[in-house]
Amino acid sequence: MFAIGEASRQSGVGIDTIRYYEREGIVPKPERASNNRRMYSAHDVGRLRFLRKCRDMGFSLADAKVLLNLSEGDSEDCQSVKELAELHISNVRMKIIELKRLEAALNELTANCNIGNVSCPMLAQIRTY
Amino acid sequence: MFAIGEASRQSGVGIDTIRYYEREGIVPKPERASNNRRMYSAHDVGRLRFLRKCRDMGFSLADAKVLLNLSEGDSEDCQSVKELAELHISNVRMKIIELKRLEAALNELTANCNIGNVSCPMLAQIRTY
DNA sequence: TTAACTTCTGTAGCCACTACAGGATCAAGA
DNA sequence: TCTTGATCCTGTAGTGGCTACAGAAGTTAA
Repeated sequence: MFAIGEASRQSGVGIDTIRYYEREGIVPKPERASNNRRMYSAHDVGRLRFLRKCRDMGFSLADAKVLLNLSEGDSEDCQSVKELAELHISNVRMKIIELKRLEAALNELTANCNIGNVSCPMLAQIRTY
Repeated sequence: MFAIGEASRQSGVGIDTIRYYEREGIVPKPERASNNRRMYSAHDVGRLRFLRKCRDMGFSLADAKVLLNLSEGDSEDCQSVKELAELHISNVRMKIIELKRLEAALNELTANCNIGNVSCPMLAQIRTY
């Protein structure tokens, strides 16, 4: 059993974030030692690591919770997992497209930018769009 | 002079957002009519439109404010504008790279996803990373 | 006159943390 | 034993950039 600091180190989830997950009901309340300190089992730490991986993948915390529950359930509903993941992938793809469009627009905007101008062509551009 | 609803329609900035910008000091407090309603000049509306364009470009509100001030200043400091814009562009590029990496990881993760499995390979993957 | 619309102020919620304050407890060294 | 520093506790507030109310007041059109 580990104290919260060790659980944080092993899972890569910040101490405050662990307590936040507990408050929000993302993870079950851990056991407490006699001095009221939280004590985490290896399984608890695994849960935290799972959540961190989901978050690193860009899943929302709500989705991460769903995936965690699916992962801990009796039968892993692969269909639900797939749907969740594919929706997420398509969101990521849309964001990439948006950002590329944005990058192009910004490139165009700064193309005429020359140092030393009194009147900035970029600002003029934004004003007159 | 326009009421806030008309200013919102003309600028594309939501009514609540206009009031929020006022509270935050992003735009100066507008005149008030005798009935205490905000009245916006064409210039005020132009400011809002400018801000909306900056936000559409993905600039933070703080940056948008800086750009607006540069735009309204006596001499437009093109150098500052350029720096701000290029920093922003590089941030956008970094985000694109990150998202592409994410997309690849998600693709790999769901590659083995077949409907009907009792044990989900994607969840197994997240657990054992 | 009635109804629908608009505006006002103030406050709270969203997401996912993050950062305190102020106190208690613990472990290790002098 | 004392001290120092690390760790932990609870509770609260802040971040960004809105967005969504509630409840009241005023305006406009039929």
